[in-house]
Amino acid sequence: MARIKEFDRDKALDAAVGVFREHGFDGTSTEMLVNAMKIGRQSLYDTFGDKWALYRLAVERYACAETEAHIRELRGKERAIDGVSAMMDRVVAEADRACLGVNSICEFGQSRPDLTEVHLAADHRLRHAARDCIRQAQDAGDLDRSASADAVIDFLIASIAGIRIAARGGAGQEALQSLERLALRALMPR
Amino acid sequence: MARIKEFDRDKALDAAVGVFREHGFDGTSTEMLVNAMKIGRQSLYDTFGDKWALYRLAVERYACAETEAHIRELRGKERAIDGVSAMMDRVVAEADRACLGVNSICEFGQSRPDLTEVHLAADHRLRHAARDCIRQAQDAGDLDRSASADAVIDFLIASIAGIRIAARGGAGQEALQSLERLALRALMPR
DNA sequence: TCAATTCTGGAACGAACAGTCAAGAAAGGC
DNA sequence: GCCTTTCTTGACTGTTCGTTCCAGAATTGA
Repeated sequence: MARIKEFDRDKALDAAVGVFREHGFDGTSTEMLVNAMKIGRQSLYDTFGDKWALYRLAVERYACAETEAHIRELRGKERAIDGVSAMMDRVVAEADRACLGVNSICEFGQSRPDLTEVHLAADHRLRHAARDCIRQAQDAGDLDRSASADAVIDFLIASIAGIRIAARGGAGQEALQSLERLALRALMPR
Repeated sequence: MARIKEFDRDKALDAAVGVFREHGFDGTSTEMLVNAMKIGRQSLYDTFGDKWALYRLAVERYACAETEAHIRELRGKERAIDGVSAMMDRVVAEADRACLGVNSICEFGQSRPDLTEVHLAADHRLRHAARDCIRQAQDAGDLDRSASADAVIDFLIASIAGIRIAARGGAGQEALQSLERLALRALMPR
């Protein structure tokens, strides 16, 4: 048995995320993985189990990082509504790289319970953190009150997915910014 | 050479669409295809070329059918704005089945020009048909005028993608209806 | 320095894959 | 009847896949 060190493990996992987000699970071969991760084939299997376990880990790692980035933006501003805008701004700015979360849901839907679990956990964490922010913005009169905080979060998440798909389909930055503007417009008070 | 008849060809193509939309290109084997299409392996290759050509044809057929369904709903109502709602209603109602367009863009992005071509053609047709409808609704005062017709269409398409991803991720009908309501809210005049 | 551990590269495995071949069944025209 | 064409069937090819095995290089710890 051979296991690579914690530090290299995380770096290798990041490399795996990079391959999977671009090519999906079925579109990625173990050879692409060992090349990108710069470790031997044997180390890959000893450290991560098999390809599916590595994929699940990669999705989990990506989801954690992405969720934390969302939350950081949400909480980074004085006014809560500015946090919402900042979160969407970041999504638009980084939309040129494929989203592993969207890809993973597209590729497998609900067919792999262990994968669904990962998605649900990330969704739960983001939802929990965003709820406060949304309510705060609603109380400040910056966000419409006719929709519940959860409905607002669902809409933001769906809008993020829509923006990322548009980007993957070839839309430019201006088009994505327009999508963001319209999405936020849905949440403005009348 | 053996080529199956036109009628059976279309039925077989529909079956292929059903498999591809659920499992993607890489997740679909030729055996799954011949089983679903109920034709011999040889007939498949003689009639459609290879797996990729069949996939491209399936995406094209799906895109055509979906675009026409959108346009039918758009034009089916007295008031243009009701057409927009009807289009979104249909998307929500049928969101339990995966969308081959979204899947295809997710899986391949812009990496296959011949596939991108198919998407662009469908986008162009829908955009052309929807523009009139949007402008009509704007003139009737049922749709906000601050966004251009093209921006509105882009937003509707992105919202449709967002709704479909949400559904693929497990969202129920009420959640999808809520997404639709909020998306349409973005386009309402203030 | 020596020995144990950790990692690499290459070879090899069976399985599954896309695609081909060839033989025969079914159908159609004469 | 018979011959030609159209389709089905199942076996087959070469390739690629995920995974394992193994020998040796590199690294580590004492």
